[in-house]
Amino acid sequence: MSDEAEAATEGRPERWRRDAWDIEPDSTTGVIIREAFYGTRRFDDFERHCGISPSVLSARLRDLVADGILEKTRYRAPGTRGRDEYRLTDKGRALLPILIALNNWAERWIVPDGASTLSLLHRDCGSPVRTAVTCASGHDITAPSEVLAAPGPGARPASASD
Amino acid sequence: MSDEAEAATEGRPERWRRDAWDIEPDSTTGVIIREAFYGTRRFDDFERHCGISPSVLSARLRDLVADGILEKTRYRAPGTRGRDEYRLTDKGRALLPILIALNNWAERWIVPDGASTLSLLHRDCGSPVRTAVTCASGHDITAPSEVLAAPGPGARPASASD
DNA sequence: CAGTATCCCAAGCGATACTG
DNA sequence: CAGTATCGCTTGGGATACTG
Repeated sequence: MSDEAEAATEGRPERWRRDAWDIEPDSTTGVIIREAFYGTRRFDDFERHCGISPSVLSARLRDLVADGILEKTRYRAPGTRGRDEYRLTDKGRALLPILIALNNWAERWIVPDGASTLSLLHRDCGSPVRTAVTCASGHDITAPSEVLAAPGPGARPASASD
Repeated sequence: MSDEAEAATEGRPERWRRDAWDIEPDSTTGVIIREAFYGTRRFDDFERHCGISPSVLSARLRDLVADGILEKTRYRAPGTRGRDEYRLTDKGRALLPILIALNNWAERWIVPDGASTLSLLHRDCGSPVRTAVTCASGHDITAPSEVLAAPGPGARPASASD
């Protein structure tokens, strides 16, 4: 039996794996990611736009680079000093559906008046962007009740008493 | 000029509004929400399954109820003592697309081996569930580059120098 | 401009003990 | 069973000063 399973059946686990929620391990990472989607790339701009202390920002950016969400590159325009830039990687850009889902939710349940902090538009047609839920077989899913949620193989196994 | 705009042009704001990211203000709320989607409803089960201290769990559940994500109801099976239950509200269930998007992302970029902690299946056909991005005009969006992200009206206004 | 280092404070958390 | 109260630890974060 794996350690994981053992931990599940005995005392407290260290903490069940949190997975994707971990992209937001603190209260600043999300702000930085969103800002990156706006197109912000420079340390200074992140600092001003996000209102995050340089020390904290430095640490968060380092973490995000370590996690492969952002990429630090040296950009040098001709005749100017080089500049460091933080740009979203493919992995980082892949977070967009999450951002969209978050935004859709907030627009519906938090600020239904359209005063969302994030505007997401289809570049080609200008329409707002949203997420739709489907299954791999192609069916559209409209209600949460159509989805069966269960702990996956990476989570604590369901105990026999569940 | 609004306070918000003023804060944007002057010194540091208290903190730019964080919106939907705020559903995960700490490291435990997400775990609880996910657990609720598994079908967990009782305090005791949340405590054991999530590995969260009762004091913290109590506070988080209270917050989630206050936010309208969970609903506390007294459930009484015939012949038994009444039980408190925490159940997802419509607002809470509406978080599902976010969970799916998070899970999709994690499966692709974190645990591509299928050992995800969360299994989400279409109840009718058993296929895994995923999110798709579309625009309000009905176009499918396949690449992040097709989406234009900008601060919305609820965010700090873009400064003139942006 | 792009950070790093230090200091101090506030919040989050687990452990534990206790109550209805 | 379903919590609440208290404690002390640890982490995160803003302010500030400093470096390449």
